[in-house]
Amino acid sequence: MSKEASLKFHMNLGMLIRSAHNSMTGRFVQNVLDSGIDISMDQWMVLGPIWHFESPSQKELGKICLKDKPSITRIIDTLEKKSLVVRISDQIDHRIKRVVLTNAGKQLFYDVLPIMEKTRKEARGEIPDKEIEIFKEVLFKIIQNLED
Amino acid sequence: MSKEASLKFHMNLGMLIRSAHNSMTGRFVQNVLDSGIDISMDQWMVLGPIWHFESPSQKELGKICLKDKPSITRIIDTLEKKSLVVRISDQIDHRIKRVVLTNAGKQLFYDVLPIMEKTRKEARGEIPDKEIEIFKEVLFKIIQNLED
DNA sequence: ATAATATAGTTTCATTTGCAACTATATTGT
DNA sequence: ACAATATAGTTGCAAATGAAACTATATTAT
Repeated sequence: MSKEASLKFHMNLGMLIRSAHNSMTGRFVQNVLDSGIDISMDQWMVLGPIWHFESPSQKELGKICLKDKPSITRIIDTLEKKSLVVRISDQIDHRIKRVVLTNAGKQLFYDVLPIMEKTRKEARGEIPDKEIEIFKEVLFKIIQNLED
Repeated sequence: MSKEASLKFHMNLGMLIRSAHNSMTGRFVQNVLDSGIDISMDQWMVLGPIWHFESPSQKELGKICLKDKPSITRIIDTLEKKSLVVRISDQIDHRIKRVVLTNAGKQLFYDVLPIMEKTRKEARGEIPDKEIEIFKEVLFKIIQNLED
């Protein structure tokens, strides 16, 4: 293997993706911090889907947020302590707990949305829509290719 | 904000990138495991650059691998215990420790390379070169846009 | 030359994460 | 109906992570 090939190896897709993801997460956390809102990346990653899916079960949340069961349990614990969500036992299947936003939770969601949008704009900069489209498609394809 | 807009929010760049990265890392770890080689993702992320840069300092490794000083210290500790690398004090600046591969380390590097390549192929599948090119460019741009 | 500051790496400690065991409820097969 | 199995969520524990303090060496300013 040549040195050049090796260089490509270091700057491979994995590293690039990791780096971009790091940057985006970091900027979002920074922007949230600057605006004085008290919520972590993980909490936000869970709060958003709760808003969208109205009253998802914790299992569903796990799938959506790419997190395992214990992680979801702990994040919901935290959000519940902050009075942003409440757990409600499913009426039919008592094993299932559905999570819903409180009014405070909804308010926080709406407060964070513009910060989300600001971060998105900062990340995208002047990248043409067409390129972003292809970019997303490639991400989808990679995810599909690696599904077992 | 409409429900549709919210859906886009969930499937935003951050989530997609995270998901793709998870998949790629997971597949690599699986492939390495299947081949019976005993090395973790983190260890590999450090071992590769040591090979490429011949005898990088730990600080340099940190920058290359996107890891902080303590992480590098610990990973090098592990690699040294496995006799894959050795630390050598810089002759001029005694604060600096350079890391070099042992023969066993080089051997392991060459053993993992094809697994790396296999994983890369699996991830790329039939995605056209042109799209991959744009994909990488977008990643670079995002990273640049978010540099402070 | 000496004191003050800066840098590379290590260690420590508190927090987070990830896996496996556990509890409670539901479903399936006999 | 009952035992066996499966599922949702929680808990506990070991390992990984991250921030700050610490050590050793080097550089800069007086």
